[in-house]
Amino acid sequence: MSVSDDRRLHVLRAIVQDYVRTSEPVGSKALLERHQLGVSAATVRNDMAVLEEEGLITAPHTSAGRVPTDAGYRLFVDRLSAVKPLGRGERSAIERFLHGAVDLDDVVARTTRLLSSLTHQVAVMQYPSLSRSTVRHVELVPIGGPRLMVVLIVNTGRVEQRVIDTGRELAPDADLVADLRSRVNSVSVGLPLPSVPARLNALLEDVAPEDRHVATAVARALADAVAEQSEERVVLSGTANLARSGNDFPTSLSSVLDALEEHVVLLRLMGSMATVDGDQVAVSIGMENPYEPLRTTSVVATSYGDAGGLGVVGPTRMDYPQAMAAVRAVARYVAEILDG
Amino acid sequence: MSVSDDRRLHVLRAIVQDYVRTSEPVGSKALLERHQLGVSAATVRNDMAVLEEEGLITAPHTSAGRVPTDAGYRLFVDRLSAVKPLGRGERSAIERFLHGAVDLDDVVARTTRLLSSLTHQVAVMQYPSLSRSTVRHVELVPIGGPRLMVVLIVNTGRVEQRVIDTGRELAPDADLVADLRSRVNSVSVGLPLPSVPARLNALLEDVAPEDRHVATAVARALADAVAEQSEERVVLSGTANLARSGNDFPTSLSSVLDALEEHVVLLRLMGSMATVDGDQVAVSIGMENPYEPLRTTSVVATSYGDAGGLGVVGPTRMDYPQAMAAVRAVARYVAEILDG
DNA sequence: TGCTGGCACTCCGACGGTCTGAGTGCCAGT
DNA sequence: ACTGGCACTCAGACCGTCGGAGTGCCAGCA
Repeated sequence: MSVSDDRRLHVLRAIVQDYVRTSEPVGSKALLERHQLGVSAATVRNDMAVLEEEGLITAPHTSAGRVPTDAGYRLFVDRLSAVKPLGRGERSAIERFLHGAVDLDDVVARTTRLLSSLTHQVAVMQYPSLSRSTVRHVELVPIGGPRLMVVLIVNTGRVEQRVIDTGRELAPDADLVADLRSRVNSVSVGLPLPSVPARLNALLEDVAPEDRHVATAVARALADAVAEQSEERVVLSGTANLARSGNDFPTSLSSVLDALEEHVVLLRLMGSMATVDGDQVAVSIGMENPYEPLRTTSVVATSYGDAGGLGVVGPTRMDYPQAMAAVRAVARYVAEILDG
Repeated sequence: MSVSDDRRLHVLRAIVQDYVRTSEPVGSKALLERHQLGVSAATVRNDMAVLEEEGLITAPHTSAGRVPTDAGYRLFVDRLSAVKPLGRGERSAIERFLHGAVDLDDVVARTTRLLSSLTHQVAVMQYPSLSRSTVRHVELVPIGGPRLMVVLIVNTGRVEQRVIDTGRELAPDADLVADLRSRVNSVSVGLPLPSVPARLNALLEDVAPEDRHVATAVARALADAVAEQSEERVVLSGTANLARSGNDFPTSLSSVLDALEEHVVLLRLMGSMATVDGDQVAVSIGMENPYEPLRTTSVVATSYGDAGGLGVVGPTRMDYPQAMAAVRAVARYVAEILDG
């Protein structure tokens, strides 16, 4: 019946909330004290039996309270919780903290710190990825003799440079350089990075044969800059929070730490979770995780400004509403800052 | 008497070695089995009593074996151990692994990984510090309108850039820019970074008053690049090893992890330990550490190529000879690679 | 039909006592 | 100066007991 179905969900929600708070299995009596369910302990017990049947909660042993399963958390996240809005204080703290950043590295460092201290979990952030960024400007600078410095400026603030040897003496004000510069910029500015190499190759067709050698070298340098820096990076903060989170990681603590050092894995994880569109915050709970060593953890992540992913990793016993709110708020601010 | 003094030191050495291996307190009998001391258990017991008197070892409780104290490890490191040379295999592994690096970030990342997996401790490495580096080249690039990009290339391979607004329209081939570029380079190339701002200020005197504004902006940008990036960085690897190292960190694990995230502290630590000259590997044991949360750990560190510090952090129960050998060898290779 | 109070049952974890073995300190003998 | 022997200590393992928390089920009630 719908009414009692409803109550059962209330019970599940109460169990999740209490268990997250106390980290102790929660029994029928304890529930009544903290929540106004309007029914007796016996009824709650019946409900719990059903919830257990359905695989949403489980009892560590005969005479202990219940603990949510991964499926229980999943239901809680999907249907029983609203994202907690952050307090004014928290918002202004985020703003203040992030606005102090002086450069991209600093933004990333501050963001992860902030997120880990807001959530008391491990914070993970992907560097703004080149592959989703666009070209802001390309600069070519003769730096003596046949050498040319190629500088690629990306809209996220990253700068890549290469020095190449063109095999031909170049005057600092050579027409060739000025010409190439304006052509390269006109075909690439505003475009996403991955499309750049193709555009440049197309451009080569139009270059006078005697200049083709120089142009090719430039194109290669830019393609190289794009490719090499697509090796993306990821930054962590707050690993100590894992150790602090009590008995949530009986023995697996070190394997979780190991997993977190596998940046390649984290990148893939961020990548897969950041595909969610818009403001969505993705949550992956326990066994849902594709990567085995993280099967004892939950991941709450989102993408920021189309440039990369960011989120937290923690025990499945996590305050999801709070974590989701923090992740979302921080992602918004970061996107804003990177745009500016 | 000198002979028995000698034997007592043998006993101490044996205790340290066994304890490091097994992480169990070592008793008089166990010692006899593993080491040829040529005396009876009773004699060893007497020696141990003296060692305990001297504060070099201690018994966790009445009827357990002995465990080295910080002072015991100190004596062991100073007088009882030789730095274990690495095996051929290890050396070639180091070489192979580090030579695959593609850029500075990669060198640092690979180095810390390598060191943590060689020693099974947490590896720490300071980025090659700007303050001991020299200027390789300075480039000034007009990028449209009054804006000028200032690029600083450092001999360790780092590149810093700033975009400044000069307040004056600049043609791409402006004489002023070319002139400034050559002047700035001539007074700064090859000099250590910290001396650069002063040189530039001196240079300003010689600039025509009408150009002074632009020159000042450039000088400020460079000074800024030097200063801001003297905010040094540090990279860690292998924190999972801490969790693995058994009961060496009863409760303090999370505070140690916290401490390791305080990069400022690590930098100071590296700084203070890297003052040792030449090939020396510095060891700081337990309570010797200046920073409180690291009083339960030992640090083995050295400097590489005058550019920064590098080392490992682990429990005081550490294989010092092995750690020292690994740190020294890795530091040498890194210095070599950064030079090339 | 769904809720409730009551009751018997289970089982974890704390407590206290016992025992054993490893390890010690000391002493008398060589 | 070293050794064998001996009495002593004590942490940790083992064990049975007990209390309490929590459950499942049932009969009764709205």
